[in-house]
Formats: sequence, C-alpha cells, structure tokens
Amino acid sequence: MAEKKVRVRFAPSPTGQLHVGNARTALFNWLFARQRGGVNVLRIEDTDVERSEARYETQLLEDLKWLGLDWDEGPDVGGPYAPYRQSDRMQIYQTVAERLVEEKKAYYCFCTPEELERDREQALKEGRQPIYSGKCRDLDSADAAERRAAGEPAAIRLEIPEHPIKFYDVVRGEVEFPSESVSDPIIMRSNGVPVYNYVVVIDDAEMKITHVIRGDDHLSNTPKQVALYEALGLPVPKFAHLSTILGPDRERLSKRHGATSIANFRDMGILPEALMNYLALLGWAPSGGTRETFTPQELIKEFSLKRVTPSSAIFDMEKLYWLNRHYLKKSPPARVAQLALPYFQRAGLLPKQPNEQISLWFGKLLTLLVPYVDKLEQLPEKAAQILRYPAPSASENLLSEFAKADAVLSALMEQIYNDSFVTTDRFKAIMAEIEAKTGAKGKDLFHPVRIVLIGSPSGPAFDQLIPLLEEGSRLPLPEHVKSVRERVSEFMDWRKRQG
RNA sequence: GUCCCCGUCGUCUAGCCCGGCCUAGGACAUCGCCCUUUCACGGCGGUAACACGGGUUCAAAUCCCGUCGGGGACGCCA
Repeated sequence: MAEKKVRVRFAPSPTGQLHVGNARTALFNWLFARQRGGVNVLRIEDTDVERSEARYETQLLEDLKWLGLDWDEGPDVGGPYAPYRQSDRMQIYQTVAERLVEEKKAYYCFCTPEELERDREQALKEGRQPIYSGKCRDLDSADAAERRAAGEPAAIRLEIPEHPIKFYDVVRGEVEFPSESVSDPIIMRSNGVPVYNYVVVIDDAEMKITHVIRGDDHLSNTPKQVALYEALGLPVPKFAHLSTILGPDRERLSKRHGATSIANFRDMGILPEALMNYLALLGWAPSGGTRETFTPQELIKEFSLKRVTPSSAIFDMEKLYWLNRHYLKKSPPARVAQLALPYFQRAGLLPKQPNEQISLWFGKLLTLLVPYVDKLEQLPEKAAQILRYPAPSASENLLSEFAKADAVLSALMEQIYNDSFVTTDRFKAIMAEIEAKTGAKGKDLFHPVRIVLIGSPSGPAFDQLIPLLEEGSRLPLPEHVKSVRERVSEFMDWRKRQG
C-alpha cells in the first residue's frame, strides 16, 4: 500500500497541430496514470521560441480534451511544480547548469561550430562514430573563466562517464549503450539558451516524474539523459519508448499521407471514442488479444505498459473507419444528430435554426443514412442523393437494362397522377397495381421506380424512403425536397421533351 | 560509417519472458454464402503469416548465434 504514486507527463511542443503519434503518446500516459491512480502532468515544451505559438497551445489543449483526456497538473490548471511552461522556467536551467560546472560534471566548451563540423567530417571519413572529441574537457577552469570574461562565447557540455550507460525500458527491457558511442552533449548553448535534451531532464526530475512514456525517436537520446540524472544525483525514472506510427508506405506517418492530426479526424466526423479506441490498439492489445472495442473506462482497466509492442505500426484508416461505424451505430440518435447537423448546414441542406418538425425528420433521415457511412462528413453527400432530385438524363441511362422499365414508369405515372401525398400503404398498393398491369416483377419492377425516385438502383427500403420524401416535401427547408409525385412527373416531363 | 531499436496473415495483433496445449488464435480488409423484391447493415464461412540460415533440445514462433530487411540516433533541432 505504501507504493509510490506514479507520475507521468505528456510534453508536447506547441509548434503545430496535435499529430496522431503524439496523441497516442498522450493517451498511453493518461491510461497508465489513471489505471494506477497516479498523476498526469501536461507540460509545454516551448523553448524553441521561433516555432512555438500561443494559438497552437490553446489548440493542443482543446484537441486533448476532445479526445477525452485530462490532466492533473498543467499550464491551465497549475500544480505543485508550476510553472508548466518551459519558457517560464529558464532561470532554473541556468542555475543548475552553473552548479554542474562547479561540481566538474560539466564544462565550458569554446569549440566553434565550424571546428566541430570539421571534426565530424573527419570522424565519418575514418569510419569512427562522429561524436565530440572532448577536447575542452580538461581546460583549466581559471583559463576558461578568463576567456569567458574576455567575451569568448562558450557552450556548456555535460561530461559523459566512462562506463556503459544502462537503463530500463518497460517495453524493451534492459538497454545498454557503450560510453564511446555517446557524445558529451551541450546543455547550454553559447547564447545562454538551454538545449531540449537537458531541460526535459531538469523538468522531469523537478516534477518527480516516475515513468517517461514517449516516442521511440528519443531512445538514442536516453543515455545522455540518464547521464544527466546521474550527474544531478537524482533517481532515474523508468522509460517506455513507444514505437513509431508509419504510413501505408512504411514511412513515418506525415501530412503527405493525408489526415494525421487530431483536428483532421474530428473535422471528418470521426467520433472521439473511436479514435481513442483505435489509437489504444496501435501497439497495445489486451491479454488474450481477442477483444477490439473498449470504452475509455475499459481501456483504463485493461491497459498495461508491459503489453505494449515494440515494433512500429502502420496506421490503418480502414480499421479506424470500422470502429467509427461501430460507435456511430451505438451512439444515441440525438447525439449523432447534434454532431451531424453542422455538416448539413454547411452543405445548405438544413436551416441554421431547424424547427422541431425538421429536427424530427432529420433524425429519421440519419437513422436511414448512418449505416452507409464511415464518418459524419459523408452524410450530406449520401443525403443529397436522396434529397436533391437527380438529373433525369443520368436516371435514363440506368434504366436501359430493365426490360419493362417504360411500361412500369407509365403505369406509375398513371397511378400517382392524382396523389399529392403518397403514404406507404398507398405506395404498396400502387406497386401491386403496376405489377398486375405490366407483369414486371422483382428487380424489373422495383429498380426502375427506385431509379426514377433517387437516381440509383440502390438505396433505403421504400417503406422508409417514401415517408421521408413526402414529409420532407412539406417542410420549410433551404432546398425544397421533391415529393414522390413531383419526382415522377418531372422525369416523365423530361422524357416527353426528349421526344 | 558507428551505435541502438525492431522483424507472426495485405494491415493491427495474441502467442515469445516461463520451449510441448500452435494442424499459430482474434480483428480490419478481401472473397463466398445467407438475410433483404435493391444496396448498405447484420449473420455464417473461406483464403491468408512465424524474414532467412545455422545451432541447442526428444521437442523451437518461442532459447542462442549469424545474415538480411526496416527504422532511429550520432546537432549550439525538438
């Protein structure tokens, strides 16, 4: 019971939209913290002043919240280790760096970038690891002070110890790097700005982070960071490096693969619970490995860092769509309606302030359409197929393969001529009548009728479609929905005009 | 180049740590059938994988070595 509370952190840079890879990292941190009753920290890594922007930070928080994540400490909620924005912590980094120099764990380096570049090329040519030679390591501290006083720019480097650097990674096990493969890293630039690899460690240490869960692109940086913890005399946290998410071409997932940011998915009409579920399944599977759908609560219960897979994963849009369809079908109709409404308004299919009748009708329309789509975004297009009257010429082309189409349509026109409102029962009777009169059956009977009504041989069942059209035709919609009779007559008139 | 990580169906993965229960399980996609006077939804079924080569062992997807392939790092970027 005395076990220490776990503390994890998600530390994004506000330099753009929240990417799925980062979102998955945020999710795993969150799941781990929530399951263990620990603390989830949000820290903003904005040391790169040029690329960081306040609006991205706001958006970042919104995207995380939309996904269903929350945090216990962060720039917006505060906490015992505030501030949570690196740009507000500069003084700390400076102080600690100077202390490290005093303790001889770090040193001033006067090498110029050109000099370093030459050394690197030389090393590469000789087939050596291109790491820093360490030539400033043994500079006399009095000399160094003098040169600095004279205005010579100096960076601060951490001295990497001689022994191999080991650390524990929860997803990969024990990892060891030979000391010779690790360069003495710069922790303070000569202009006084601290370096990322250094500030993360200071912050993680100060914030008492127990588990560092992050992308595996940081794996090779980890030995430098471990050396820093050791120099600082602070406990090294456990690490968990998550594999990279790849695009279909096995390249690191990026904008050119299409939708990759959380905002993209939200705009398409992917449900947050579907995305969360999908992201959780990328690199993690429950024990047994046979279950696919999880609510956030179930994920919290089942999640385990130890079960995270080390190999990289290709992002599969189709499976995300499958999950989205699953959750779309499970969602209460009122919620789907609320989420779908803006898409219809933008397409000019629904008014800004739909009245109650329209909302009711819209609900029916959605239950009809939802089984046909992967994401909300596709709804207006699907609906347009039904709500807007299709071009008669297109229908005409489809009609040719049905032998008795002409007879069926004339009979239909005859029957429907006097009906201003067609009920489902009336429609059934009409179809029976046409069947009796023309002898057309099955597809020969039903398809021509469907084509004339909605411009396609496939679509919703008639007993749902007919009332939808008829009711819609009486509503004050931005675009008039044509009734059954209007549709049939319009088509027949068009035919007449064609001769 | 050097160092580190990774390698099970097309894809996500279970199994690997503690070898036999694996004629390798589930899911997405795909194909077929059923439901449906259409399509979609739904139901049922099929195709499909242990990267390769050596060991160790009575027995290897599982342990060891090597090869190959992919990724990352080696920055006064994050």
